[in-house]
This record gives sequence, structure tokens and C-alpha cells, in this order.
Amino acid sequence: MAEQGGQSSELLFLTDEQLRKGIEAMFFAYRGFTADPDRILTHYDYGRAHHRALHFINRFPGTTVNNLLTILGVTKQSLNRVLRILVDDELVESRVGTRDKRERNLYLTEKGRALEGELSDAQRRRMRAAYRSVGPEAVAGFRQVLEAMMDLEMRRHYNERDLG
Amino acid sequence: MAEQGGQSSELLFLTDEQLRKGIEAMFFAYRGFTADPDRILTHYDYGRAHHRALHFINRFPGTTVNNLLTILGVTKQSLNRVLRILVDDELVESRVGTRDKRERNLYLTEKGRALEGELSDAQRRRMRAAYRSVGPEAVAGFRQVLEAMMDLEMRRHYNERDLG
DNA sequence: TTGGAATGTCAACAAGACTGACTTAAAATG
DNA sequence: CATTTTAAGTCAGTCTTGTTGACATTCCAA
Repeated sequence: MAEQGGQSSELLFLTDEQLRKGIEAMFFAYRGFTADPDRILTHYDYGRAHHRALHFINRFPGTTVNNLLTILGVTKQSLNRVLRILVDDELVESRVGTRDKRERNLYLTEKGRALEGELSDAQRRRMRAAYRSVGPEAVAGFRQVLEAMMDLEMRRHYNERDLG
Repeated sequence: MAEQGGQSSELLFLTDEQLRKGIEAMFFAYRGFTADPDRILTHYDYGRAHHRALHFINRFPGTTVNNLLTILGVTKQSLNRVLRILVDDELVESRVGTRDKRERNLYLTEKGRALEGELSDAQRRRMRAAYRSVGPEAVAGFRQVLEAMMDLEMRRHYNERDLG
């Protein structure tokens, strides 16, 4: 393949080969990304679904079940099974809504915050090491590409500010 | 938090807040990353596991079952279920090894290449749009961070060249 | 007061992972 | 040559996490 109109050298990062590398990078990196929390979770007999619920309840204290559903992208039956366990084990507190009593507002308990902290510490440790090794400019690019890869609705959640 | 010794401004990208954003970016982006192939796969009654097998058999034609196992990070029972279906459906061909007759070398058939192409086209389309919207420098950073997040063994596979 | 929305629950099911035990064939090793 | 190890495949059973569909309860709002 020869250069055509001098554009090739600028667009080399859009070749199928480069895209394939990006795809495989996502696959292998996501494995690393989840590996540390997964290891911890097995000690407590929880799974990745419990971690995700803990993360976003911590992130948005007082969030409703419905809101959590759209963020996590699962059915209410699936989420409910996970939430029931977390409430029974006293990691999550489910309070009847004040404005609308049909809603449930979700909060982490002391115990819940402890486990969430342990999990996100482990996950942050790996991310911090990666960030540190490549520097701030690379990190900025990383975040830009990921945001551009999200579905529109997820980008909304991604840029949402705290409720509290 | 005031600056300490003028270092804070250089290390702001390592704060817990920035790391949390990175973690959520990975979560939401991975959903987008898998969404398009997943949609296609349901038409064929296949799942993400079939996609992964097709991808890496296409990537490394003639690869052995054992090699595929370590790349995918699953048990042979799990992979075998998927491979059996792909071989029965004539998407994958399993040839007895020439040097070592215990091994099986895996290849995509014409039909297998067709499906793999359809899936990776869809996945590349999203990645290409993301890449294009942020430019080559951001893409380079993206790849650097992802590689730094991988487990060591996965980094080896990530950088492996074609077998030929 | 009636309709619809938010939540929760029950049952059944499927994909995709796991462990453990076992067979077959072939290669490697003593 | 006999033994051990390796590669692949299989059978059986389990677990997590997702799915549908049906249904009850609560309660806000038209």
C-alpha cells in the first residue's frame, strides 16, 4: 500500500490492524481490571455483580433501585437478587423514600463501606500503577477514547455529578 | 488540600477521584465495546464466548487448544463446549497436528471467516469512530494505559506476532 | 376512584463459567 | 521397552449472573 495524497501517514492509527490491537487491548486489560476485586470477592462469597452494586451505591448515596438498574444495565430481577443479599448481610440499607414512598433509597452501611473500600483500593492500586507508569498525557487520551466508545446514555451517567 | 512542594499539580491525575473516573470509564466503555457484536451474535444463537474463540482463531490460525485456553483464561471444559458447537456448525476446523499428533490445530472455515468478519467489522466501526473523534495522540495514550493494566502473561499474548 | 408507575417476589430457564474424575492417544523420559 | 507426562476430549454436577413472564403491593396523580 503506497501513500495516497499524503494522508496515509496521518491516518495510520485508523487501519484495521491498529483497531484490532485496540480491541485486544480492551479485552486483555479488562481482565486485569477485574482480577484484583474478583480475587477478594471470592473470600466473601460475593461476585462481580455485588461489587458493581456496592460501587454505584457508594458513588450515589441514596440512589433508587430504578436508577441503579439503568446504570448497571440489568433487569430488576437480576439486581434484586444481588441487593437482597447485600441488605440481608447488612452491607446495604434500603430506606423507604420520603417524597415518594414507592421508591427505595439505597445507602452503604459501615460494613458496606468497609468492603467497598477494600475492593476499590485494590482496583485503584492497579490503575494508579498503570497511570503512573505512562504519565498524565497518556491518561488523558485513555479517558477520551473510553468516553467516545460509550453509548450515549452511559456517557450521561459517566458525567453525572454526586447527588449528595 | 494545599500544594506540597509544588508536586500536586503534576500528580493531580493520580488522585482517588481521577482513578475512580478511570474505573467507571472502563466499566461503561466495556459495555459499549461489546454491545454491537453481542447484538449480532443473538441472531446466530451464539454468545460472547463464541466471539472470543472466533477472534483468536482468526488471529492465530492453526493455534492449539491449549494456547487458546491460556489466552482466553478459561477451563478446557468451558472452551470445549464452545469449540464443539463451532466445529459442528462448520465455522471452525480442527486438524490433527503434524509434528505432535496429540495437538489439534484450529482454523476458521469460509463460513467462520464470514461471521468473524461481520463481528469485528461492527466492533471496529465503533472503535474507529472513537479513534477518529479523539485523534492519534489520545489513541496512543489509550493503548499505553491498557497495556500497563494487563497482567504480565496477558501482555505477552497481547504483543505476540502472527504465527504465519 | 381508577389507572399507571415503582418496587418486589416467584418460577423457570440459559449461558458461561467452575471443579473433579476419567479416557484416549501420543510423546517424552527413565 | 516400560512408565510417566501431556494434550485433548468427555461426563456429571454446581454456581453466578443474566434472561422472561406472571403477579402482588403500594401509592401517586389524573
